[in-house]
Amino acid sequence: MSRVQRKRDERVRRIVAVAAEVFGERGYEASTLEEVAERLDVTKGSLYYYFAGKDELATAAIETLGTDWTERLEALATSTGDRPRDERLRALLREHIAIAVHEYPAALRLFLVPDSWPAALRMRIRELRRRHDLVFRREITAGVEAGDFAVVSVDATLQAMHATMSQAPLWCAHLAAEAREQAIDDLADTLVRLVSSPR
Amino acid sequence: MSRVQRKRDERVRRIVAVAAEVFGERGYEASTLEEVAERLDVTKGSLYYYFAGKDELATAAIETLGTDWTERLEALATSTGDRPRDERLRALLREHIAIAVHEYPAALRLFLVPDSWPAALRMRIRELRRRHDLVFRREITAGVEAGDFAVVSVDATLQAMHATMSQAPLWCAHLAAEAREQAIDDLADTLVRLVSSPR
DNA sequence: CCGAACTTTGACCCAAGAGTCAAGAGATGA
DNA sequence: TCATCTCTTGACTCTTGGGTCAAAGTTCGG
Repeated sequence: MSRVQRKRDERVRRIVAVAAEVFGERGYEASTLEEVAERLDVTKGSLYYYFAGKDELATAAIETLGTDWTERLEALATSTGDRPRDERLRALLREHIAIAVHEYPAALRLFLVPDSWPAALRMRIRELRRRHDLVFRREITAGVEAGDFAVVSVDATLQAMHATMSQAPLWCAHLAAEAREQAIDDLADTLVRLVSSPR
Repeated sequence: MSRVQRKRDERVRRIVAVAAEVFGERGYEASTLEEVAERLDVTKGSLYYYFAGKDELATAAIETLGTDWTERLEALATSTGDRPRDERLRALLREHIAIAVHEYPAALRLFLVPDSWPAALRMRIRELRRRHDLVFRREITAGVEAGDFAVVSVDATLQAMHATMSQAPLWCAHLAAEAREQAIDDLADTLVRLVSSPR
């Protein structure tokens, strides 16, 4: 790959990262290309050299963010060693929430639907979410089949976990640093109880 | 109150209801007064006779919706009779989710922060949420003190419940009618496990 | 150092949507 | 029926923000 090509890629990556930030903070409608450009110390027109328009930029932002995010979770799942199922699930939940809170503080807002994303984007978001859920779904069903876990319904359990995780960054944003770490632990511990057999 | 006065109030109520619908469906930014007016079979200008502007209308919508919603939950809490604590909590959760899904399908979107509501509104939203949480907080702490419930952290538990409930309408929207009822039950059953002592 | 390819700029266009208002249409009540 | 008060209209302005583009600036290989 030529030097020029590489530079371009780097540029694109940077733009997408900043765009993801803005879209994450403001939602689709309230984000302006002007602001994205400003944060990059560039003018709006320049963005159009790389992207056809707002939609395309938003798509790229979601695509990248969502993929990074999901791949990271999948990697986590394979790298987390063998241990009692509940401990394993807890570790996964904890790490996952921690990553969300620390590294993608605004990212998950992209995955809350209420904002009116363009229709094409919404489908892509749903797809990413499915892949994302799959990691936890596997853990849960395996645990249930082995008799280590008991759930009312796998779907409802996933739904509850997903909802909680996706709103965690919002909640934790208010808290001071130490309280935040505590909150992450608490959330993970709390969510594990969803799969443990009741007394 | 004069006949005229009453008519005006009725008019205002109607406007606010429709506005809440639109804001709920589209979010703040993507909603237009034009659309609100259209659904009312009126022109935009007419709205300005009753409200100073978009912000004020949105505030009124959130205020009304949030208050109705919260009062309804509070009423539910006092009307739900004495029974074992977990059954009581389950009933509350179930009813609450059911109301959300059936009667305010879009309403809770108003209470998800990601959309950029005007700053003044956000505070009001937070306040309503606090009042809203209080109902469940009371149930939980009472249960914990009595030794019937065990939680990792009351705050984390509330957070998980709130997140799940607030996203329930979105989830249930995809489902067919019977599946929806089942989903509501499952969610309630699932959430109750958050407070039951683990094995 | 030159020319070609790549990149950025800023002025510009345009549509959408918030907000205004004078004029008129309805109600109301004496 | 007239006078007044209430309400609605639709045409208007103004701002914002997406999108375009020719011209200027930058980079790079030869």
